[in-house]
Amino acid sequence: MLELVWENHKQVGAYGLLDELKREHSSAAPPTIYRALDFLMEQGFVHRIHSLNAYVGCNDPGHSHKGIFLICNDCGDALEIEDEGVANTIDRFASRLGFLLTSQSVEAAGLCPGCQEA
Amino acid sequence: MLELVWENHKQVGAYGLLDELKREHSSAAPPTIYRALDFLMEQGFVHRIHSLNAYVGCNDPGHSHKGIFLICNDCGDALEIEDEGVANTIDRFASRLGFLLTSQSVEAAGLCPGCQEA
DNA sequence: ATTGTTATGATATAATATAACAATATCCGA
DNA sequence: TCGGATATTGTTATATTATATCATAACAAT
Repeated sequence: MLELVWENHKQVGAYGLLDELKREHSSAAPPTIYRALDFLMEQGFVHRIHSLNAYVGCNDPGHSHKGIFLICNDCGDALEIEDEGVANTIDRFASRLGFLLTSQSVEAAGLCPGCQEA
Repeated sequence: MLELVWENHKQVGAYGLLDELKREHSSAAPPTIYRALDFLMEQGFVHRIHSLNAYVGCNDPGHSHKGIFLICNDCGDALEIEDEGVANTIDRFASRLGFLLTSQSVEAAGLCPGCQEA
């Protein structure tokens, strides 16, 4: 259904998606979007960027889901890095402290190479 | 002014704080809280937990601000870990890719030791 | 005294997310 | 096939989080 919207790797707000969706499916309402996002996140097609309350498509649904996001404050591009190292470090801290983890979120923001010139 | 509210290390929503503040200072409104939070965050007395849209006090304003948060989904406790390793890893990735970082957010959620028993 | 600057006060509204319930579809056994 | 349970989708309303905007206060500099 919504997979068409995932064809850029910018982050998008839920209500931005809603507007796009309304153009072809005018009855769309917030729950429509959030249900779709929940589903796509479960399947791994989409990640959530907590620090922006936004969402970003993921090319490789099969991957580890322990990535790092580098987000450009200017153009909104979200670069997903696959790296187990950070995730493992966090896991080690957690288990040393007796913490049982269920999710991780590693996000960093700044300016991408392209936007630094401006 | 608000430092009294920072005496637990649970995370708190902005509107929870607002309610507390209203009890003694009834004219408080959302901007009051957000201005106070912005100030306290600049000074390093408070951190924001992006994945919960909540805030948490920080004991040590002088520290590096590159900590990791372990958040308990049950009791809301937020444990701040000082570790440069993860931050440095992220910095390395960023500079290899030409990304100029301005902020980092490393958060993990799960159950703290106490809450696992329930 | 007048202006400028910075902080605070107050109202309204934007942006994000979920609750609650109605309508419809889907499946399955009698 | 029909009835009825269950699940999915649609719709309205509302909760939650955050900011914009405009007004006023306080106080320093000219």
